[in-house]
Amino acid sequence: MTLRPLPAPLRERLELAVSAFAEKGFERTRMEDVAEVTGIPKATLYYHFQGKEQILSWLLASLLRDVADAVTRAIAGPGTALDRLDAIVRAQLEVMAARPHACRVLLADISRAGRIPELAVAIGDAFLLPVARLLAEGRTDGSIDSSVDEEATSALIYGAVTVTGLHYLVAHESLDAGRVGDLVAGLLNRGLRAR
Amino acid sequence: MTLRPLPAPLRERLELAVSAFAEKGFERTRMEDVAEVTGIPKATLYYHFQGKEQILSWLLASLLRDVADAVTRAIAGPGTALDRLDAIVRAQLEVMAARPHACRVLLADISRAGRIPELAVAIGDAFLLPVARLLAEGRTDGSIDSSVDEEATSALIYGAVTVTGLHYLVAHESLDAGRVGDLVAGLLNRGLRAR
DNA sequence: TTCGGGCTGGACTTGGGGTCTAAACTAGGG
DNA sequence: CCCTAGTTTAGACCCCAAGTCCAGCCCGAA
Repeated sequence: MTLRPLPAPLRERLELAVSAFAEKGFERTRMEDVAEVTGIPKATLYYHFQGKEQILSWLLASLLRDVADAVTRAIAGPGTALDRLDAIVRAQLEVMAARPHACRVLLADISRAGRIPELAVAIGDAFLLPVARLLAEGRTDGSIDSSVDEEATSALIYGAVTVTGLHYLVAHESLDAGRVGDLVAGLLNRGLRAR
Repeated sequence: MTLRPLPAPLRERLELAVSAFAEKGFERTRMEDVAEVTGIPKATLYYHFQGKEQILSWLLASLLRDVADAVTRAIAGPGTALDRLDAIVRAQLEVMAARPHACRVLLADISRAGRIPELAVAIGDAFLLPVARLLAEGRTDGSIDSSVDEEATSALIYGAVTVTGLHYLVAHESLDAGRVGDLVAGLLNRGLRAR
């Protein structure tokens, strides 16, 4: 990502760039804007990063680390695979509620994510793979219907959670992770559990 | 959208720009590339459109018209609301399978869609609103669980269908609308039907 | 044949991403 | 205290691609 490790003070101030991207959109945000809002001069930014896109992907990677952590914790919890899937959904929504700007930017820029291999991989590692594994586990422990297809279903869950959360972030500028979590997790639970 | 109505021959050739956008991404595609691949000279493009973004939104609007039509047809079909929801899901996946490039571009550029009001509205009209209405209908006719929230659920369905379809388009470069439709529609059906 | 509108080539402007340089400013090691 | 290596920064600069302009072309209608 970055060649040199990024000094802590810079790391924090860079986070301010997220809201700029979220507000005006990535391409409408000039490097000078980033410099201004973070207080980090342009030349310094270019000293640490290869370009604007890399700054974006650094920021998004940090969000994905949060998601991955939350998902990992949820998976490590108690209960059947289906229970833990429930927990994953809620965990992801909580991260979204906690970092709305970053989420909007991430979702808004899947395109770039698709073209930046590291990010595609990060999404996979943070969500799709763990969920796919959990689905397989659920078929074994009997909590999840044996006919589910891991690949399609993990993508489906990701889409359902993500787009629903995003919808509230965009349309209402607020996301009640508890309430939306009940709705989404409930529907998925009924759709997935063993019959 | 366009000030002047766009002549038919141009309309067809413009469609070729979609694959360019899908391959290289929107911002990496120069106007000259668009001119080259469509055979429409740059000056002519600017004669008809206000800019690159407007060309994109024109193309996406045409896709959304297809989606809206397919959804409308599915809704007009026979059966309970739940049955027709099933049909909507399959219809959307068929459109995605039929126009993979356009879909990838559309999904890739939700950000822009979010910032181009007409597109946000078009997505809402093409999918979210009809589905929300159908959900309400389903609660009335007793085929859909009475506790579903229309707003959250229509977003959820949109996300589930769309992201699953996109996943196959991106990861496998092909989408078997029938098979994926069975999976997605099945899960949603079990998740939504009255208990 | 002339008029008017769609169309086009090609030169031009401009904005912003990215580069370069050279001068500070550190921090550690001797 | 100085030397060196790594940071940080201002400011000038380059360059590409979006978008503008305009003169002229083509063609159908009057």
